[in-house]
Amino acid sequence: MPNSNSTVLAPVVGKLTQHSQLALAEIDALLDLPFRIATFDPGSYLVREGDRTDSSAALLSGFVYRSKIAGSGARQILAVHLRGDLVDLQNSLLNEADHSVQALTRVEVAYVSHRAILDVAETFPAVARALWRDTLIDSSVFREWILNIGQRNARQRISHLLCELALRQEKAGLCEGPNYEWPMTQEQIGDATGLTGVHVNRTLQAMRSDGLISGNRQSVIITDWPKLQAAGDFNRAYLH
Amino acid sequence: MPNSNSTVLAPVVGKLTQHSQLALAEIDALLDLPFRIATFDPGSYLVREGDRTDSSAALLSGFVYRSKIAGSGARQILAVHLRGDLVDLQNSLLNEADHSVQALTRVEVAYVSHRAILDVAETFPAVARALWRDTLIDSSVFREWILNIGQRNARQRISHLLCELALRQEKAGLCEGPNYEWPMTQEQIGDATGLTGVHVNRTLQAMRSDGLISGNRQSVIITDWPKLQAAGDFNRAYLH
DNA sequence: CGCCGGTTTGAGTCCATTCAAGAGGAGTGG
DNA sequence: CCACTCCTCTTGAATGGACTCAAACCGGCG
Repeated sequence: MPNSNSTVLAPVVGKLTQHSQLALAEIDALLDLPFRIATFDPGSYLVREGDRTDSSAALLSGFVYRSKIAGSGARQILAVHLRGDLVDLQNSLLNEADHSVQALTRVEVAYVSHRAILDVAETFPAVARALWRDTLIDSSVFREWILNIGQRNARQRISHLLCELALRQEKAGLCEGPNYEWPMTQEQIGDATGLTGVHVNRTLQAMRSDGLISGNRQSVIITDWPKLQAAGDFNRAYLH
Repeated sequence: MPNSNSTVLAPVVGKLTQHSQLALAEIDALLDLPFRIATFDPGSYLVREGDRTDSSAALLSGFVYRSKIAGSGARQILAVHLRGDLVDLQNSLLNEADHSVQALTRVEVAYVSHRAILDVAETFPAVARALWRDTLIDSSVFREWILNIGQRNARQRISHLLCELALRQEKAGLCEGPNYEWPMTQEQIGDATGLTGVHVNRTLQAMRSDGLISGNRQSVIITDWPKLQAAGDFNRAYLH
C-alpha cells in the first residue's frame, strides 16, 4: 500500500537541487511520488547482486554501502551513501543488479517504483536530466575511487575516503563541526580501500599520532582538515 | 560547419540499440544529429581534465582511453573505448571535465553538440533513456574496475582487462576470431590495472608460457578463452 | 561473569616496486 | 644503406609496503 506525502522525499529533492535546477511543478511531482517506507538493521541487504527489482530505494536516514564480491570471496566496497542518496537508481533501467547494497547502520528508506520514476522523468525532461546528472556524479565518484585504489598508498586512500564522507555529510546537512560519523569497522574501511583490516588499523594509528584525526570508533574528529586533505590528495572537484 | 549524414553515426546507434529498443523515428533523429568529424594522433588529447566543452565525441574508429592524474603524478587509466562509444557524454550534463580523454591509436570521432543531444533526448524520451542507460552501463564497468584493482592480483587484473576488451570488440563487430587488438603498451596496461609496467611484463610472460595468450604487441591471440576467463575471474554480467 | 565483535600487536612472508641496465624494433636522416 | 634515436620490452637484484597468521586485548551487552 504505497504512501504519498509531501515532505518525506525532501532529502532526495534537496540533493537533486544541489546540482540541478528544478521548477516548483517538478519538485512537487517528485515529492508526490508514491513510496513505501522500510527500515533495515546493520548488515542486512537492501539489494543482492543478481536481484531484479521493480523499485528503487531513497535513503532517508542512516548509512549504506554498495559492494561486489570477487571469485576469491573478497569483498570490495564501491560506495557509501547517506541521507538523500538514491542508492540503486541504476536498477530502474538495468535489468539485473550487478552489485549488492547493505546497511551500515540502522537505515530508513523510501521505495519508489521504477515505473513511477520513469513516468515523472518522461513528463518532466528537467527531472530526467536531474536524475541522469545524479547518476553521472555517482560515476565521477567511482572514477575517483579507481584512482584512489589504483594509485595511492594506504594513508592516502584512507584519508581520501574520510575527506569524501566528511564533505558529503556537510553537504547533506548532517553535521558541521569537525565531528563526523564514520560508521565503518576497520575491516570495512579496508574493503573500501583495497587494504586489509590489519593494515588499516596500523595506518589509522599513525594518522592519529600525526594529529590528523582523533576520536574513536563510529565517529571521527578531523583535527586538521587542511592537513588531512593534503594527506588524502583530496580535491573536491570530482563531487561536482 | 556541422555536417549531417545518415550513416556516419551508425556505430553509435548500433551500440545504443544493443541495450535499448529504439523506434525508427528515434533512430533517424539520432542519425540526423549534426556532427563534425575530427581525427587525432596517438597520445593526443580529446579532452583535458578541467575543460568545459560544448560538444561530446562519438568514437568512429580507433581506441581512446580516459584517465586521471594523482597528486603524485601517477596516472590511472579509467576506461578504454572503441568504435561506437560515446567517450565523454557525461560532459553534456556536468560543467567541467573531471578527467582526460586521450587517443590510444589514430582515431576518428564525430563531435555532436550537447545542445543537439539534449534536444533529441527531450523530444524522444526513449532516446533519453537509452543515453542514460548507456552511462549507467559505463558506471557498471567502473564498479567492476574498482573490484578488479582493489581485490585481484596482477594476473587476474590483466586477464580481466583483456577479457573485457576482447568481448567488447566482438560486440562492436570489430573482430571475431581469437585475434584481438590490444593497442596498449605494457606501461599503459599497468596504469589501467594499478601495476607497474615492469610487473605487467613479467606477468604477461607467465601468462604466455601458461598458454593463456600469445601474439605480440598491439595484437593478442587468446589461445585459451575459457582458461583466460577463469584466470581473470571474468563474468560478463557487468557489461549488461 | 563470560561471550563476542572489533581492535591492537608481533613476527615472518610475499607480491609488487624500484632502480638500473641492456636488448629489440621502428622510424629518421645523412 | 647504415648510423642514430627513441620508445618499448626485457631482465636482474634489492627493497619495501602491505599481507598473513595468530594471539591478546578491550568494551559492550545479555
